[in-house]
Amino acid sequence: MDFLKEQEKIIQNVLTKLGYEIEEVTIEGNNRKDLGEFQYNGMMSLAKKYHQNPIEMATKVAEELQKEPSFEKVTVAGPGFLNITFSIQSLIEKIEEIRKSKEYLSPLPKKKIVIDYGGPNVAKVLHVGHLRSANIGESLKRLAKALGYEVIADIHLGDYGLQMGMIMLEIQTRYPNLSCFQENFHEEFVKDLPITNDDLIDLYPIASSKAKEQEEIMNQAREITYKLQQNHPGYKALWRSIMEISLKDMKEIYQLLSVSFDLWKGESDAETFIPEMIEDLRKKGLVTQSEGAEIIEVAEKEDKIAVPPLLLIKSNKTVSYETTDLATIWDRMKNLHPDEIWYVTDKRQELHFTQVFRAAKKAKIVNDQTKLEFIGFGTMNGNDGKPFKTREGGIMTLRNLIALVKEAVEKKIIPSITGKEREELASTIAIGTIKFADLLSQRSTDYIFDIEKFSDTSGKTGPFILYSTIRMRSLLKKAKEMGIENPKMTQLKNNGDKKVLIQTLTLRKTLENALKQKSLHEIANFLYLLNNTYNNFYAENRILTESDKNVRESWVALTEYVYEINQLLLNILAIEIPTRM
RNA sequence: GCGCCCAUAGCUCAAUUGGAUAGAGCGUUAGACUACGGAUCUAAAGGUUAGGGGUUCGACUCCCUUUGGGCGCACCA
Repeated sequence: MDFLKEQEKIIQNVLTKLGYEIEEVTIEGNNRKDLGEFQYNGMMSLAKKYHQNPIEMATKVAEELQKEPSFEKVTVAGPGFLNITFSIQSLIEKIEEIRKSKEYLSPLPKKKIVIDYGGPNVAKVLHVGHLRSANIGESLKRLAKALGYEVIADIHLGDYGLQMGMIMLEIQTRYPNLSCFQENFHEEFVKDLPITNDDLIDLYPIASSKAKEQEEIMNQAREITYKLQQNHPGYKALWRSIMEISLKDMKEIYQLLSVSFDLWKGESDAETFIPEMIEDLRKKGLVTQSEGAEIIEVAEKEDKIAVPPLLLIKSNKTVSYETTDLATIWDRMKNLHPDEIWYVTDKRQELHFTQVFRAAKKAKIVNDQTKLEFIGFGTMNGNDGKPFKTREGGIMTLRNLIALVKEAVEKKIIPSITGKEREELASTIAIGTIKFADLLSQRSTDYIFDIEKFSDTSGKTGPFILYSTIRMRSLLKKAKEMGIENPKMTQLKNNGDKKVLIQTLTLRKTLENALKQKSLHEIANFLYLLNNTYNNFYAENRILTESDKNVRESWVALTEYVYEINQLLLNILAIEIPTRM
């Protein structure tokens, strides 16, 4: 069991003994490190409840706690704050117990979660806008798994809407003689398609702007979209071929980012369920006609604004992502039976998901216990505070960004590493740099991606964490060479070393809260704090040449513990540790 | 027009969800070293939390208001 939880239990028992009932006791890291390592703030509200003097109550509690061996010092301050310092020996014992069992994280009650993230559009190149969904989604997946949930990751490709029609029209305009545009075409794929992934970079922007400028082109694109959704052989084959090209590239990049999915489903996979779902919705009397389209009203009385209806079938008989998203829920509930579905997307999509969630509840596609959660994130901007562009003003693709950061970090790798190894290390470090930076700022805020800053060798950056980790590993290796194997922690000097232990105590709490709030920046920040505290200890003490044998071994054990926590957390953030740097 | 979000140190961001003296990183200044990987560590300066009012033991956090930004409002996704 978690050390802090045990101590909270002890406090709770003391409170019960003194006649106070309280549901939950939460110890927090102290804001006033000069007064104690941790603090408990519950006495003020408890005093209010029992109409007693909080300071007197707190004093009684402090006296009781003082008798407990794990509490070295408990004092009362201000209006009734309890300041707590733990005994170093009980800490050591507890941490040895944890280290021995390797159970850093006991599991939470089981739950089945589907996470919908990534969400790239087929036929559009992956750009920086897709980065956050991938990073946040992947980390949430790993975090949830680490805490014992069953998780299914679904990429949910954007592969079915009007965008596909636009691109196909553009291809048709450029290459009207392709086999798929001829009569009697019935192949699975378009073998003579002269398009590469690089062509896709500007194909969509061109097609899109043409369609926006000319109504006629837009109508043609809609017509093609309709035909595609009706499984027209030629367009369907073209669609398959575009998918093939696009997916190949996507898979490469996601692999580079250590992002993986259990399901590579897309909007088009919801197609199967659309007819039966619409029939069901009609039966339930939820579908109404409006301006030539068919809609579901989702407005509620308490709404401050008029929530627009969900557009089920457009007036041109095609369906949009509102329908496919709804049908995707239909699919997931029927085939995966999750307790919760999480959507990791740009926060600007919130209204859309409000509509979809409401429709799903209203139509009983999900039951009341099923939780649909929107996890929105802010935009990643360039130095000017505007959406990230290349120097020339073009779209910043993910490959482009990785290359830029790679260039910045490569310079700092030690000169003796050369050739292919140097190249690969630069890539690993660059991706770690990007990911750490991306996860460090709070999810919902827009943030500025400053390459110089994030790839800096010092500060709250990926390279800093990675360097610290590698240095620990190097030290552990040397210790082993000196004959210190399976080190035991028995005795500390309270010279920076205890601070490291104290820092590790909030691990469990940090992770649980990060999962609850979907706030990965807490984990990134925890990593920084832990490594900074450790580096401070490292700088103050000479671990391997320490004369006291017990202390020396304990310090190696401490290093091993921090190193293992680093591994655990970097893995949750899906950041790979390079072998050298 | 309606609604949502944001405004915190020179810059970039936090603040345990209402707790004590609002914290970090960068930058600036001053320091530590035969150094187990120095891509390190320490310290200092830097704030009327956009302005005003309210709620209470206690407010960056909740309520009202003013100003200045961002975003969203069915046939793009």
